[in-house]
Amino acid sequence: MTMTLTSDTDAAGPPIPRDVAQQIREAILGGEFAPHQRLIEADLSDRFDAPRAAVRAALLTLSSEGLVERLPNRGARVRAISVDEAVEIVEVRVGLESLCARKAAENVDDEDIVSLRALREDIASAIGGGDLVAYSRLNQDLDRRLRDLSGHATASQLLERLRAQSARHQFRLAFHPGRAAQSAPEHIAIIDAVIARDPDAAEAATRTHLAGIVAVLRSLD
Amino acid sequence: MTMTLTSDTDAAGPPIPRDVAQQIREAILGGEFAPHQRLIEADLSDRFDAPRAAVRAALLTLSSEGLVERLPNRGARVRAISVDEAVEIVEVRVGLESLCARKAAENVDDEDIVSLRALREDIASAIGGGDLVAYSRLNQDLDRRLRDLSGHATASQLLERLRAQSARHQFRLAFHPGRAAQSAPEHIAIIDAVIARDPDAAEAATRTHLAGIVAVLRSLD
DNA sequence: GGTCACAATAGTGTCAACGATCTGCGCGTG
DNA sequence: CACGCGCAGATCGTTGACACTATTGTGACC
Repeated sequence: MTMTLTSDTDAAGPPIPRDVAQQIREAILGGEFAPHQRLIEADLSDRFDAPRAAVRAALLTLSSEGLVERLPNRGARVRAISVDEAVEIVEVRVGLESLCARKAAENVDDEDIVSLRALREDIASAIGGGDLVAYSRLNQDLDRRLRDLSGHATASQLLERLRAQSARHQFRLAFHPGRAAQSAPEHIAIIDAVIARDPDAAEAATRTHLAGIVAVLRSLD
Repeated sequence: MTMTLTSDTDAAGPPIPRDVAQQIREAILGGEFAPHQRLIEADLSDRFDAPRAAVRAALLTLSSEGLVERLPNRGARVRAISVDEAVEIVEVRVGLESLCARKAAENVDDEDIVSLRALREDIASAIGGGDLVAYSRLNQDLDRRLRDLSGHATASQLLERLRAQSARHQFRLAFHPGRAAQSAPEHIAIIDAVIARDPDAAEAATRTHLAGIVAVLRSLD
């Protein structure tokens, strides 16, 4: 794991010493650190070429974000999100995302609508082509787009945090047989409602969509 | 921790060195630290008789909780929540608390109902007696009670965090003229819905209540 | 052969001192 | 008299060493 580009002593170094927390976050989300894997300060310090105190601070931050858990005197490890928790997270997302969708529908300007139409096409063609990876990525784009359009900083921030926590489950869900075929029209419906500047429809479509996710998650385990 | 019985000669030290973060949190919520007040590590370290590293860790935690903000190289200060932000927070609470109220109505057992009835009486008498401070505290009790009853850890945690952030505004709201007279019946309605084990009514009552809060907040500034 | 005390190891938690960075203020200059 | 410059104080951020706790392995003893 300590692959390292081998001692960045030679010139390389971290060009922009990105925040350690962000690097660890990416490693967790990217699957490099598995659930329950221990995160040893010295190792991380070595790997990211950051002082141990910085690693420590990062772990503290990630801990209160819910991405890692800290066992007293025994260090930190990647937090594993159970299916029950994943369901809870989606239940919370219902409230937050429907709020964002509503606000987004109230806020869109003509320019936004153009780009939403493009996104709609991309989704349709990803589904048509059976490209689940692309579709999964587009879903993420859509979610973020709605968050941005909503202009709701508080909800956005919480959603971003929740998304990180349940990233693993979302990924898994994306490849559930028949899942894409069901969720794609729901996503389209959300986009259409926002394009139509219909807050009620946008909220309703979002609720429907997430209810579907809850159902599938429950059936999974 | 290192403190053994002996070295604590001057008896004054914290008998139980409660988590520094918790102490700072209480100080902020208790109004001892005002918004925008600088929180200097050395001072806190001195005040709470904790090593600076512990204070530092606490500030980091509180920062990602949104209670304090950290300015790079310039330390931390108590974060001020604008009215706009307070509105956003309540908007988010709509989704979360209505979810909790719904779940609470689904979960209550007979014992819970007894204590809810008692709470209902307390609220009624606080209002009858014009005791706004008691009423404000009871509101908080009710909110927490519903969170607990919901059994929804994710929503509860987020709500707790949001409550801390907007504590100052909530407090201010409690003394808004005529506010209690309006909100008390709304609270009673929520309790009644939960007692009646009617999830839909509980959710609706919660939405109504919070919508009222949003309206007042908007009118405030 | 199984179990307990005990020592070795791994890793976190704590600390004091040092270096870096920002702020405010006095001083010189145009 | 206004404005920029630089020094001094305050405070954060970092470092390396050390103390403390949990875990694992080992050997004696039952």
